[in-house]
Amino acid sequence: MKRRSLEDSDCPIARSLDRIGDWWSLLIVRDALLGKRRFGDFQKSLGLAKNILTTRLRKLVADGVMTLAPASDGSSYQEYVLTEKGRELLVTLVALRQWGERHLFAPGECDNFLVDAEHGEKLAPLRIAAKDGRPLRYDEVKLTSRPRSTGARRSPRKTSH
Amino acid sequence: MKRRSLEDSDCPIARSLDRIGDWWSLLIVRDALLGKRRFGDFQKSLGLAKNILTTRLRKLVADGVMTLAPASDGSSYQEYVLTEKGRELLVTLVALRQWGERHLFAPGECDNFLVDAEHGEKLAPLRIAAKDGRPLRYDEVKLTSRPRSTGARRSPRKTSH
DNA sequence: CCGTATCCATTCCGATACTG
DNA sequence: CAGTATCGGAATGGATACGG
Repeated sequence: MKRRSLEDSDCPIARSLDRIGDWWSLLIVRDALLGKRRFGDFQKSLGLAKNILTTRLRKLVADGVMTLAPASDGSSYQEYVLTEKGRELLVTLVALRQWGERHLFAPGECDNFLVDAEHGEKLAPLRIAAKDGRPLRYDEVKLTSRPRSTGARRSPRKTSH
Repeated sequence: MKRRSLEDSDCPIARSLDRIGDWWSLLIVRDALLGKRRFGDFQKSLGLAKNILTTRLRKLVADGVMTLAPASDGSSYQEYVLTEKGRELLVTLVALRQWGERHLFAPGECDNFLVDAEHGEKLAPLRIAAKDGRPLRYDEVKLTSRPRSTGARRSPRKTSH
């Protein structure tokens, strides 16, 4: 059985992971958010084999996370730039980064930070909040599933988590 | 060359991905946050082979994301429960989920949501904010790296992204 | 019910060589 | 510089059988 029964999972988390849950893709997006655009930039930065980078970039483009654009300098090559969809992964990356800073580094060990460009201060920690803005703890969050919209069109499904 | 030169990467994102960047781990954490604790629960829910689940759970425990606890019911088995470190992955999961809901589902297709347990309303979208709370767009965020703390102890490094 | 051990197929990845 | 082509080794994943 193939592992990718998940690309159409009902769970948005699973679907997201199907797109960018692999090891390299998020790092490519990270670099792209920091301004990298060229094949060679990604390759040097990540140190991965070129053929793999090729397949990853292709998948990101196919999934609408990046687009090919004409080179910004004179050169005749193309550049890989994030789409709006891709740029919105920044939230996920910030979440990963903040978790890592908090739990995967010794105090004072981490020497690089995401900052507010204007004031140069570290970002505020991401907060999970209710609609009205009230912060929520993990145990104040629940999963609900709305019954499948219109009559019995599809075969029954389990809830998706 | 092995791919895991990243477990000690200077970049918190890379380190985080080294711990939970694999495909199954985050889904296990997801289920755990929703209350699942037993080996069999995870296995049924995720539909993965038992040996793989074993290795994943072991790694999560080794990394301090989960702990083994005595069974809450009478049984003699152990249960896997999240540590505080593990629970804090909720933010990352919410980020992935919101991205997926926004970009990977047709309008109205997604039928399950994370809600505020008290009022049953969808969570507010996560916002990236400066220290003072001001919301930031992706291009108002910058990476800085502080020079390595004390004198030239280590060999020079590139900035880590 | 909770795993461990084994086997096999597939995939992934890195290295290298090659093209425009 | 920006890829493509190919190769071999390693890791991954699923199925199954087995043991506590």
